[in-house]
Amino acid sequence: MPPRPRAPRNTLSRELVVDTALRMLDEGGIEAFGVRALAKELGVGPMTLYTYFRGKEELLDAVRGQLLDTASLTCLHGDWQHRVRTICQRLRQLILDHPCLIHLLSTRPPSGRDAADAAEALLRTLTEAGFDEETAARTYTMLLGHVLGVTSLEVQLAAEHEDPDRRRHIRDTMTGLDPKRHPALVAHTAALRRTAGGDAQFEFGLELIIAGLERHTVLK
Amino acid sequence: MPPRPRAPRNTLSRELVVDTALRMLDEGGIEAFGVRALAKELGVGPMTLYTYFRGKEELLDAVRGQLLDTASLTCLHGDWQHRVRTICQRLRQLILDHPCLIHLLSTRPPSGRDAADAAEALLRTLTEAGFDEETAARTYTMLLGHVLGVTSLEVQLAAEHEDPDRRRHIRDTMTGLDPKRHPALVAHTAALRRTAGGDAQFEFGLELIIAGLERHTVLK
DNA sequence: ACCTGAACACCGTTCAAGT
DNA sequence: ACCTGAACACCGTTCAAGT
Repeated sequence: MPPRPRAPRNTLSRELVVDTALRMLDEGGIEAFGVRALAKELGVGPMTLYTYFRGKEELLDAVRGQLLDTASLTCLHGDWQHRVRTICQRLRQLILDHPCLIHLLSTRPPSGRDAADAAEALLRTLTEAGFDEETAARTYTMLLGHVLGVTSLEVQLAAEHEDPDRRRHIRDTMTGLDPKRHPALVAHTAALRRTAGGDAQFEFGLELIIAGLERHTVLK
Repeated sequence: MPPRPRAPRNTLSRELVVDTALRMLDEGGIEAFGVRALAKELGVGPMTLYTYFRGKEELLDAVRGQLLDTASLTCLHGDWQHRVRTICQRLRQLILDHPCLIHLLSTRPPSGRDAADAAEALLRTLTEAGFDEETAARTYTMLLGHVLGVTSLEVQLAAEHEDPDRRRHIRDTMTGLDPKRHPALVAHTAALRRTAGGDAQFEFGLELIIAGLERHTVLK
């Protein structure tokens, strides 16, 4: 990254800082990101950023908020199964597009405000489908945790797949397993590698949950 | 923490270093943990630790491995529903006992080796219950992601609950929601706060998944 | 092998100051 | 208000050296 030419005076703004931070996070990941590096990218001293943000934490919060606000995480047409499916898929896609979100969300959980549109759509959908208040709330929390967890796993596995050192390491540990102690695990090594990650794995889990929810509605 | 009296020569070991690191992580969390602080706690110069570990990352990996190896994440009695339930609950409990695990697991996903006993028990259980290889593998991955995600959310919410500043902040943002734009979310605020976290929330999700799996078996 | 202090190349942030 | 350089109190780690 060439250190940008110094920005002319008064061209900096909260928005520009956040956008640049997001771009750096998308390109280099959370490890490569720092206040100093961001300042250099903007052609500015590190302290300049403190005019717009109280500190690094507040800056990252702003990035997170921007990602969640900009995204369209709603779906209010079709039956409730379709809505739930679509909203969850959109949240997953947002994370796949911006893997830094995992870190930003796991440092501090999404408060109501952050993903308000998704929460609204899900809660309204579930209520209209006939779930009582408490079940709707529980289902919302469960779905959120599920999508974050499964997608997080997916992103990490993809990242490991990139690093040749790690790939070899995983290979070695898997082949080093004792077939006497872990016969089922050894037998499933290929299946695990074959199925891990991807749309199919995500949708498998999602459909399983929807199937469970359907049984809930039938029991009413 | 009083800086321990210098350890007598040759009393240090990989094991002691890992145990002390784990204790510090349990007490102060991942943010308070550092190579220098750990060394001080052991009454030793920071560089001493590099005799036992290549670096911080390898050290944290060892802590993670110890936690997962020591824990009993198996259950091979009762019907498959009971086994799945028990294994998932044990993994959750391990994370609740050692919240640092979330960070240790989200930096790098559990490879086969790490939670081999849990994987073995789950895969064997699912296979014996009649699921084919691919479905068993997918279910394993899905359950792992689910437990990690939901429990991670739970731990974070609990942590936020501790911090009075954050509590007030959440309160403010929730009450600041526009009832026109987010009527369902506003209506569910109380239910969300009432149900969030705890055994009940976790088991709600788990039973939902098990119900979905049962439908899978019925369809066969 | 085990352990050391000094030093290096970084962090995020405080401070006093300049426009 | 916007922006600055110098400095502070930290990091994890390399290095050359000591037992």
